[in-house]
Amino acid sequence: MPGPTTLLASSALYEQVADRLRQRILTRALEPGAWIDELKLCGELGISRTPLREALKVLASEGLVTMKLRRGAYVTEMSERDVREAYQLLSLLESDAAAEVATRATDAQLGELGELHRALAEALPDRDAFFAANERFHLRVLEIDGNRWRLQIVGDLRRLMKLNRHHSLFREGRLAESLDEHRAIVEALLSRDAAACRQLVTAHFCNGLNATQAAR
Amino acid sequence: MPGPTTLLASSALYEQVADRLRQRILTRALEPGAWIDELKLCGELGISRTPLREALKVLASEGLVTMKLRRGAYVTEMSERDVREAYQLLSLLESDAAAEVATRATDAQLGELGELHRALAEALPDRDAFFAANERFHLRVLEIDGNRWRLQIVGDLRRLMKLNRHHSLFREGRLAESLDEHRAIVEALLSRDAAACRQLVTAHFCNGLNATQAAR
DNA sequence: ATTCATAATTATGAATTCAGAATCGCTACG
DNA sequence: CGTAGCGATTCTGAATTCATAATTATGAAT
Repeated sequence: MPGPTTLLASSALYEQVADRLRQRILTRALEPGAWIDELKLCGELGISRTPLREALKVLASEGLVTMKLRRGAYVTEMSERDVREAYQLLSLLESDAAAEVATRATDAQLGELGELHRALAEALPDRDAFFAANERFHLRVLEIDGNRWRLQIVGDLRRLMKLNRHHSLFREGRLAESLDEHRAIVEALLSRDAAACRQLVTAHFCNGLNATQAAR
Repeated sequence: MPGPTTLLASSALYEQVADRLRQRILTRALEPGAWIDELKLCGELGISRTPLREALKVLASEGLVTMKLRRGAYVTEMSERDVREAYQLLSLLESDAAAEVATRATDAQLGELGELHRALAEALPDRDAFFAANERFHLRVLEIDGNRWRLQIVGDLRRLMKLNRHHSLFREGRLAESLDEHRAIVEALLSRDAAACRQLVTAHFCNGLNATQAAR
């Protein structure tokens, strides 16, 4: 069947395939530890093995899948230690970004972060909405910082964290706590207190890690 | 010619190709900005396009090459800003690692770092030897810290830095300064003063960046 | 002479084919 | 009954082939 839906592809096929694979992995349609059946996936995606295998190489360097010579690829399993180490780096990178933003953001940008915080508060009873708003806030801080490498690394690490089943299992009341911590962070940002920002974000992450660990 | 040197490959061909491409890029056999001629490279490496293209995908996610749809791949050019941002992250990640090591390394491990510092001092008149010893020292700190994600990220960032022509162009006397800073860092490590470690390594990197910028 | 249109060439993207390793299942033997 | 050896099958790794977009070269018209 050598004639797919060719109509002017805007991105490379292997990129599209990589995106769809990431989705399947993060939604656990493909579970950690599961071997990837190339032929089956090719059939489901309607492509040949070449772009699929290229996409797998990309996901492998992101850490989402692991390749074994002559055995193929499987979805990466994050050990307890892997999660802790990734979390430590996220804490470090994001607290530093917040400190940078406190120092260098424009007033308009700080105002925008205040808006995002407000949205976070309004999302509160809804768990999923809260997580989404939370992610938008953290992402926006990184975007304002503007360090492209940090943005990419944090993106990769956050994605990796989602391989962990318990990444969003917070104990009761953690969401309200988290919102409180965010409020303190926003205040420190608005008063341009970089040191306080760094400290508060670090603490925020530390609490987050403890909360997920407590949920096991 | 369907019979290469098959004798029991220990790693995937695309990995070997990626290694050789990294070499060529870092030695500037392939210069930043240069387009990669797939057929030509395949000829030189004695392989087909498939493993080469897989290797290019890996290098692209490391940032060493950039892929343009329907145009192919070229060696990434690091802007002034890219270099500065990568350097900031290296500073952050390595200073934090040093602080961790000061807190948690065994006495034997700290002793080992003392040894590596001694080797650094002995390398001193020789520029290349000094850089090599310097890299061994920094790498060992990361290995002792033991955070696999940090090790990988710092490795990627350091490689990226080497795309910059001026990454090792220090002004006269910078090497001796650098050695001095290292001595202070080792002292802080041995006295297990994490805060001092963080501060000294940060300053060490800051001086390094200024030195390279001054060399332009 | 310069520039625009069009044909020829080249190179990339993706599918297909081929070679060989790993796995599965059967049988035979302890 | 379990296990070791051997053959068939399946799957991965890599080369090759095919389709098509991009580039270059050619030539005509202003």
